Amino acid sequence: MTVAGTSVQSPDVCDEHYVDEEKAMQAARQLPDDATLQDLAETFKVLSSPTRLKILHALSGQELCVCDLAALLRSTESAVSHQLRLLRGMRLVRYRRKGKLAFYSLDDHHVHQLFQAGLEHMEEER
Amino acid sequence: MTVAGTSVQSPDVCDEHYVDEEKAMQAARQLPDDATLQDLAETFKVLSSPTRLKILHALSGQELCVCDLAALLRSTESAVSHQLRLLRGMRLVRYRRKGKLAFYSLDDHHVHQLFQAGLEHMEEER
DNA sequence: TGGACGTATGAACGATTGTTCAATTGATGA
DNA sequence: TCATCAATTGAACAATCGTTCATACGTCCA
Repeated sequence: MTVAGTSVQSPDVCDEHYVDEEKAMQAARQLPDDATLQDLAETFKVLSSPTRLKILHALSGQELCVCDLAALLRSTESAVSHQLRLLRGMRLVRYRRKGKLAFYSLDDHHVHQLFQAGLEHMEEER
Repeated sequence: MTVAGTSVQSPDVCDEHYVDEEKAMQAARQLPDDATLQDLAETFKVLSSPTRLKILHALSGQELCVCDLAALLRSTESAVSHQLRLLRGMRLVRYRRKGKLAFYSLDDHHVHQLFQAGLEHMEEER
């Protein structure tokens, strides 16, 4: 739906009235603001790729270099590095340099919590 | 691990050896199987869209029809219905029909838990 | 130094996503 | 029955994603 403010006379009832306006308004009030939802969505988006989940899981409890991560995931160092860049950008992982190597580790214990929460959800769904 | 040979042309080290094989192997053993990771990733993927987050949040604590959800999100009923289809497919929401209306509600209390866990993570990151 | 190696990055490609539009379904009531 | 409306669905499109390839950067060692 375009909210272009045109003079479109929409016969669509839902644009004008609510079936249950009271409940709808209550839900609208409690809704977090767009920026928060956007950030939250991006956080979940990082967790929405098996590749990145593998990376995060591999890093839970120990630090690993790009080289070993790539071998572990049977992927290329380039692909892993790209994914790590995303994870770094969201501060979900951090890294320290040791010579040529870059050792990555989880930057946040909440990542592990989210991982576990997701697994629990899946198990109960079965 | 280290190739100390004189004339040995070592190809890409990461394809053959690990920098720290012990840690890497440990991480590999603990890694959930691919099917589980795929499902988990899909679970998070549903949460990786502001639109779907709004839907899920609006449905947390009350049921709403497609019509009101569309008005609430300033979207179309079609777009919302498409998203609800995804959510339904993953059993994250359920619905009951009442005449022409379809009232949706959360199918799982874990959804709310994941939502909250994500928010907590964000807050601590700031 | 130069060359090899681990890592990072940009471009580009196919694959996937989320929306819009059009058409359809199914239920309601005049 | 017929018109109407909420909801669903399929097609199509732009936008985004994840990989590969090529290249560049920085460190170490011969």
